Amino acid sequence: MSSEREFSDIIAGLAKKRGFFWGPSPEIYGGSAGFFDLGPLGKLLKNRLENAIRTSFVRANFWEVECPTVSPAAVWKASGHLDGFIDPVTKCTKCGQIFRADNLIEEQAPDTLIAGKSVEELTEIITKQGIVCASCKSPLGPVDSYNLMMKTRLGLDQDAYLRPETATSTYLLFRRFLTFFRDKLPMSVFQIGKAYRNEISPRQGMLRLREFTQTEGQIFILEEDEQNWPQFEAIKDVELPLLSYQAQEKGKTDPVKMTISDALKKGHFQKQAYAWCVYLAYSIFRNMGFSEDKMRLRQHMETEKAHYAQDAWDIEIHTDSFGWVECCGVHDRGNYDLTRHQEFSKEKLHVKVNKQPVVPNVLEIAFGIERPLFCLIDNSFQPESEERDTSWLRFPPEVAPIQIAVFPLMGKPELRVPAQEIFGAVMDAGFVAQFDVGGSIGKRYRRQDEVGTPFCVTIDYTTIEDGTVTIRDRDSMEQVRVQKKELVEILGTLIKGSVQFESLMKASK
RNA sequence: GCGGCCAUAGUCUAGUCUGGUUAUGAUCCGAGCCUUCCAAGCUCGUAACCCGGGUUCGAAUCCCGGUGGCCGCACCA
Repeated sequence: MSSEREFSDIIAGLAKKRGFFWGPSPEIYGGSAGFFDLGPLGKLLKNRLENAIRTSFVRANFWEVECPTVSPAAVWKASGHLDGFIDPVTKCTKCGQIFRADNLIEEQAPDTLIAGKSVEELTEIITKQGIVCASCKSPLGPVDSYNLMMKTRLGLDQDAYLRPETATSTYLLFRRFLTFFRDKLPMSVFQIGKAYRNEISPRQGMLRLREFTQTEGQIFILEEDEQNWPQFEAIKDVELPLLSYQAQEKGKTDPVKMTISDALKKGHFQKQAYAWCVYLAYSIFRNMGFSEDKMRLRQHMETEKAHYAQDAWDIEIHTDSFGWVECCGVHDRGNYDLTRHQEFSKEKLHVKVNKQPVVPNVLEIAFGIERPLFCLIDNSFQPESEERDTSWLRFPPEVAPIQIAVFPLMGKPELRVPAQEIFGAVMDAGFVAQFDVGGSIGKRYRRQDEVGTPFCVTIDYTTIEDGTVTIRDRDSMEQVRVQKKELVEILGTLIKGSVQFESLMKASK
């Protein structure tokens, strides 16, 4: 391997070769940027991440729902995405470069009011103020709007859009949730599903997609409960790696470890319930297998906040491919969404508090799954070394796509037949396992290392004599000999992490 | 979207400037032999000029368009 190749290329090459992800899709027609196919191992890995997410949310008392990915235009008018999700753009009449109209006006005529202006009004401002192309100073064309939502049609003539986030489709169910939760707030729900954004020019492979899988947890909560969150007590002393906006203004990039209650005292978080959401998001990422030293929580600067956000912190993962990657947003959306949908739909989206109608607030945890998927492969990657002449993936055993590989030491029938029996038992126990007889034993270990299989079971001549098999550990390349009949149970504890391989070795000596 | 560079087996690559045999090499992959634990070896085999059009007797090679990639600008609610 030549060292000058970019790290992200190495990851993409490995992903292609071993069936994690392929693209851009559809490859045989040349591909469209922003679309990828998941191969067998990528899909397995994604399922494991989704399971980790589900388990985490369910334990935190969230209930999963699923909504359509297409909604009529009225929904997106109300949510603000039809107007707020657009960029006003203008094209230079001479050199053809495209600019954000609002940015150009702000730069060249800073005193002009542009908030809420229509494209026609922006065009007028450009003409009157003499705004010109930033690169060649030529006149600009009329302002057009570019919407990042993908448009489609229902029936003959009803405009509709593919959802750019799952959150909005969840909010539309508010009244149904009230019934389900027997009118008791807070109500916690989450959704895992596809969302679509028509990015102008997606780059960086799996990190900016036009179609991706979003996970979004929502808590509907009354303002008075946000400062008095029952689950807060249990987590207040947990330390989180925080990078506040103040620290960023000072040019800092390293997070500071701080307990959650200290962060509240210092004003980094405003509300207990929001702080708990940040903690929950962080713990979901820990459960997906990310290590503490690759993560930081970064607060949004005032200028980065979305149209609905009151406060926003991101989880960022450090990668060797792209540096810090934004992977998850925790948003205090206030009551913006429900208020808007109440106004536009004319349906009552409030609860009664002291006989007064109150629109609850929403706290949200939102992330795409493809980004963590890529980041986990990136973080797990171990380059070839003197010990191993292929690269390998150090997935945490719980999320590794293939959990177990079973080999006869050699392809001879007297080993192959018992090996196949053991393979069958491992599959019956519910593991995702692979049987391999091709090539030398060393080569087969390498093949499994390359896709991150944590444990290999090998059947040798001793197996025939005394009924033991060996378990080989990916990380240490050490082996331990166990009885056949204990194998499945031991593998289970190793993969769950309730027993470490090292202690198993000590016990067997 | 704009500008610059680029596109050859699954992967990496030679050949393109200067058009002309059966498109180079490695690796991977498959079959077989051998092999009692970390890429051994040997034999055989599969597999490629991004797509479309043009110039030409003849195009991987030259020209145009498209698609995709990288870098810069813009964009990333």
